[in-house]
Amino acid sequence: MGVNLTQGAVKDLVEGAPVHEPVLQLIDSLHISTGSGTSRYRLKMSDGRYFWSSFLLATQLNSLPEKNLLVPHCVCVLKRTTSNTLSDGRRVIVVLDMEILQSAEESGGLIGNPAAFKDGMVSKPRTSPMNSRAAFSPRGGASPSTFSPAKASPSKVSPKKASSSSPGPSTNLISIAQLNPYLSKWTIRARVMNKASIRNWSNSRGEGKLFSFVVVDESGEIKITVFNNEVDKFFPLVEQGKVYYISKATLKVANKQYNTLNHDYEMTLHAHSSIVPCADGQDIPAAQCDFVPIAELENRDKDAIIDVIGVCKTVEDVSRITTRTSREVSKRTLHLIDTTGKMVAATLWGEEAEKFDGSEQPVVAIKGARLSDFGGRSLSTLFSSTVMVNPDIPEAIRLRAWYDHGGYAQDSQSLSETKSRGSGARMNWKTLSEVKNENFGTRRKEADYFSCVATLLYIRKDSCLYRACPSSDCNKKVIDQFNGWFRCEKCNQDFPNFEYRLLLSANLADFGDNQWVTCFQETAEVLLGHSAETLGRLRDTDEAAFDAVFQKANFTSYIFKIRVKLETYNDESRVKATVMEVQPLDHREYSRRLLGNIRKLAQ
DNA sequence: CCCCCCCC
Repeated sequence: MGVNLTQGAVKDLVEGAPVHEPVLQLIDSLHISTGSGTSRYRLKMSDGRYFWSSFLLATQLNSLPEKNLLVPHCVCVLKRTTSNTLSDGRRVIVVLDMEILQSAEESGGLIGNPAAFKDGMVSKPRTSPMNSRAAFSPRGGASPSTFSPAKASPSKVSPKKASSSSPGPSTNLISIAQLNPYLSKWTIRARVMNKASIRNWSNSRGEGKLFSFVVVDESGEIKITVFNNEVDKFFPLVEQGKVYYISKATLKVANKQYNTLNHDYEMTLHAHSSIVPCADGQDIPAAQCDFVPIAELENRDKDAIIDVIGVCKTVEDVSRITTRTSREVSKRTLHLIDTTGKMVAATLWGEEAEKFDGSEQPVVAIKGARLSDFGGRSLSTLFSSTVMVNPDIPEAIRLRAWYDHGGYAQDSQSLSETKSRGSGARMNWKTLSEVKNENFGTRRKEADYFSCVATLLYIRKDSCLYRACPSSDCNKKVIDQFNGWFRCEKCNQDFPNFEYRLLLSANLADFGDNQWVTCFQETAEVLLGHSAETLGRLRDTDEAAFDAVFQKANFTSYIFKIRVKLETYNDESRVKATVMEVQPLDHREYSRRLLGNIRKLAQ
């Protein structure tokens, strides 16, 4: 097949070193589910290990017959991989490129016969993968897909653990990843995360009450729901963060529309289910997080469920809002920063919002936050999110140290455009026609300011440069004495020299209107791309080149901050627009703002 | 058997 493949290197992948050469892997099954905007897929490898991804490479998806299906027994090539370290020291494999070679039908005798790999397909076996830790970027760069191995290591539960506490051992102690509806007797030993409060429901099928929680072990996590009578029995027993033996519950296929956990099934407790506290559960991990650097959120898809950690630099007051279904709920927005120099807004809800104390800039980790594109990029917690304040994990300790040793002084740029903060904050965005229709500059004594995205159409060349007084901050036009001296009336002084200064009259346009504006020195130099000094000399020496500068400046778009003021000269009043600031146009940011405007109009 | 995930 023309490519050198490495076989048997998945162990190396999982143990940690990046692999830069293709690895041939037998995929036992490929499960793709696409729901609520995000796609996830799970690769079960021939050695029983799982890889997870919440991304799909479009080309691979297109090569498959349909979505939402199990594709059993594929052969794939993991082409380029790198790895990353999680908070607990585990390695995460990041697959940068992958190719599905054969589906089940095509693979014939290959499946289930790993020897076939060795003999036929592997042209150049190698056992040790790559070395160079230095060569890989921990940030993962532009990795199109991130696989988190769920480390499905089938029941690494030691016999000692199994017999250490009361009940479970009589039945088969298995890991969460192994749970499926076809097992008859099993017990898991797992930690309770994310215990929800009791809710009531009422619909056409009846009414009742329920609560749910998530349990985790080293292999993965699964959701457990408890209804009606069982609520009374189990709600007081199940405590957040504690470890239990759980057995005799019903497993059913997880509804991926509502369940973002990496498990195919979810659990329901019934009258005979057993939950027994486990006294020595220290070895059972808390939920695993795969933190996304804040700057990286910019590149993630809307609605992605992500884990994030940052220092809560500022916190907004809690407020009450009314939902579409006229329910009242509290909300509070935090602004998180990390070492990437970016900030993101994260909104907490309900009691969590009310109780949150951000007064001492705590480190906040959120597992399972949803990324929204509101105001650019922002985060919101879901019922399934876990918010941890100053968690006892290495990332939090690192962030604390970073923040306390100077990070606090860093000017973090927010991915979330909010009304109340930052430079993006007091942007008074207008279109040029709005400025006219709203009579900017004439409404009150003071000047009006607005920002717009506009294109430079034309700059008047005549009288764009003048000879100015060389004394600092004067800028007054000097009078040529024609004796080698230049007189400044304002300073009442003659100078042997002068400084060129720019005073442009330019025409700006957006899609609906145009506007003549004045640009002084600094903004004019930005638009023309040359200093006044250079342009002054050019005008006197090379008129063609001088003209070319003006030609080149045309038809470029910028963000202009403009002051509009009514000015009176000789009894004649007219509105004058002056450019105060010129900024390059960030098309991505601009598009987001336009999308935001469309959304607002749709509401 | 639920399935709410909110607001600007």
